[in-house]
Amino acid sequence: MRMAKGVEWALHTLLNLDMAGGGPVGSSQLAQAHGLPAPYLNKQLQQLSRAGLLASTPGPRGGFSLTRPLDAITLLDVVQAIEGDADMFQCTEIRCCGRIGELSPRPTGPCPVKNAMSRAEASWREALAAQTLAEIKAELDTGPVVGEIIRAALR
Amino acid sequence: MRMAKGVEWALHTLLNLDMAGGGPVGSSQLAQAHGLPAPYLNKQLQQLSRAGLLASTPGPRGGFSLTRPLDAITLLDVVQAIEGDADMFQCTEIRCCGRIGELSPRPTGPCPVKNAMSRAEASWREALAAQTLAEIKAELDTGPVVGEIIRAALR
DNA sequence: AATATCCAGGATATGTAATGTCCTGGATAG
DNA sequence: CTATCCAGGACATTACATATCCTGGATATT
Repeated sequence: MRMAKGVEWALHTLLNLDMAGGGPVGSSQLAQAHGLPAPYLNKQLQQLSRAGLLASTPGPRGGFSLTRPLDAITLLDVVQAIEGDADMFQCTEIRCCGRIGELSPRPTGPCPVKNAMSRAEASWREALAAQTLAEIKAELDTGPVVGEIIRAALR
Repeated sequence: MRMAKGVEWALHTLLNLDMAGGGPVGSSQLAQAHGLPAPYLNKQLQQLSRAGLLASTPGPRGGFSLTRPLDAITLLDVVQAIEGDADMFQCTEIRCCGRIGELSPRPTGPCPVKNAMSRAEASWREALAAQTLAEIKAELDTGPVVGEIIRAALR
């Protein structure tokens, strides 16, 4: 149950794009910034684009840019864009299989085991939705010197 | 980011063991109860055993039995026994790689991105720890008829 | 004591999803 | 017209969950 690395890549990339100042930045520059494989990062950026978090500009001087400020992007937005919105606990209804499934009457309501796991996942998603990228940015060092370094690294 | 099926298997199996009445039940019987592959379920049961949730009895008439009542087993206990206790978001410190890593001074504190994801995971684990198997059992139909069926299926 | 039954655990496939690469096509600035 | 960039499909690689098998140890029964 490991989360895709793409989530980490996307979060740092979105933060970098905010530092970049608004103009489009190419996927190669964004990949070089953290030593990531450019073609694969590009696929993650496409997913962020489809999710509406990024806008893509084709052609020379093109690239990706944020569509809204960091305080309007939650961790849940990014996780769902990269990982999708499928539950991590997937009920396969084993209660209906095997001897118990054959001997018991078909259950009526939803599976209580599934319900319990879903409640816990809901807490996780709420916590993800409660944190914005702006709050994360505030926690990391964003002095003027660092800002200039990041802009230089994205050149 | 899909959870292992073993978690679902373990949860239903623990509930079945409670219905069985205390005596050891063989892994073959537990597997047949839900049509699961016996050798692989056995491995999951070994993990539950190592985690202290189950006791195993070798020899004829042996098998697995609960070590404590369902109200002393939380969802977190089961998830950690099967999945381990590694975080789902694994920080690979990409902030230290690539151009940004080379141009920036080495960061001092822990990664804020990692911190934010960890906070959300903590909410999930708290929610898992707040639900016991006894509460799940209360949600499913455990009339005397169903109880007898399950005991018969485990024979 | 001998035997049958059960778990423990290592070694080894198999399948599936994440990861990574490549290529073609379309859009756009210069 | 050309160079640069994204879009997206196809494919290779890797990692991990899933599944199977086999040997050994423990124990109840005969």
